[in-house]
Amino acid sequence: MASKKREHLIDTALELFYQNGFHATGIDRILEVAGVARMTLYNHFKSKDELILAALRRRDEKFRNWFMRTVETIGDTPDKRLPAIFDALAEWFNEKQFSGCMFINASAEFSAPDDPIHGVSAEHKNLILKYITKLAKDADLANPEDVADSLMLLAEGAIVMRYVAGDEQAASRAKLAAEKILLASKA
Amino acid sequence: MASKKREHLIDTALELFYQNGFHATGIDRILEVAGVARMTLYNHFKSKDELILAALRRRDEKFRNWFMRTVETIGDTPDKRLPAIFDALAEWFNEKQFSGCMFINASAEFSAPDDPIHGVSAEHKNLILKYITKLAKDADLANPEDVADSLMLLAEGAIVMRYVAGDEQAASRAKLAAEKILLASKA
DNA sequence: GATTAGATAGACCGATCTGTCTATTTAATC
DNA sequence: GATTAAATAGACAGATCGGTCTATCTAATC
Repeated sequence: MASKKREHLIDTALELFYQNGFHATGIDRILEVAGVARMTLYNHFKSKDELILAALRRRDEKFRNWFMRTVETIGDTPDKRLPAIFDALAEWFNEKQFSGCMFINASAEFSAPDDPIHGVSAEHKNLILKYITKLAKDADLANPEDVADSLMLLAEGAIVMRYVAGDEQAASRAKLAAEKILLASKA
Repeated sequence: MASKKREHLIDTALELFYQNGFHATGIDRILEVAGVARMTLYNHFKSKDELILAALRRRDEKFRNWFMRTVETIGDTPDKRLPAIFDALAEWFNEKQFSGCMFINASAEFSAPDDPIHGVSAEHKNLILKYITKLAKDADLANPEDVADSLMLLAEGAIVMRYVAGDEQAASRAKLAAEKILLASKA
């Protein structure tokens, strides 16, 4: 079934949470922007936390789809895909609505490691790492896991430097570092 | 003068904001923990935002002092200091109260780039980068700025992977990657 | 001992928060 | 046209939010 109202609430919440934060975004604001009645929200979600979880799960799904598609479009052969990660990041960073990584932001607001919201964020990072590891294996590198770990760190570091410090060259700097790692891994 | 009450309020706020977040920490809670009257806070700070700024400035000062001291203790010669960055991170990550980077967390909650709180966070990251660049120059590397950029990205990535994904090996993984970068930079 | 500055407790404000409830309306199915 | 389920507006609750104000008290200085 997947009620249209429910879908629309998730999309609206996703947008507002991403742009303005979780605690800073009230239920009333979400209802106002979505144009939906209060009880419609509480019929579909038990609480605000449940709505946050739904929004994060949608974000994970949408972001990883976009990311994998973009990496594999820019990198048309297996050995071009690891560097293409950073071209994809550069695209993301240039989006007008870029507000950092929603999962880093979520972990910042829900700090308890056993909070389900923190858990979904951890899972997202692990799925991204898994994808990068797969790319590294497809590229026939000697030590794919280590290279993937390194590139993951560079990618996350780039997100932070772009968002927190406002460094517009963060993605290309990370790409340079990644190329050094890759070169060392082939030798 | 630097009133004792004022100092104590900043320290208490720093602790609570770091552990529980900024929006999630109310004025009442800070007053309760600090054991200070409401008007004492508002005599020293115009608003909650001003208190947040004071707490972040103190955190920047304390953290960078600790970081530089630790790096230079572990790395007793100039060429050992860049790798020592990641040993210092490992120490930090193992602290019982570790809750990620307070400035990344602050940027997550105050997303507008022109928000003073976001500005203080950007400044903190730039000061850390500046320090790493100084270390790279002292180590007589061919391209100290590039190496510093790379190591900064690895360090920030490690913070994210440790805090968001719970990876307890994040610091040592970052150190491995950094050593590859450093090796490539000496050849 | 009088003066002064800083800190106190606590009432109070208006706004906002998440979540509940009711009574009504809409719209699709039979 | 009757039935049924979903969505509506809006009142309401109880708590908490940041911030102001007052009246009292403490402690140091002169």
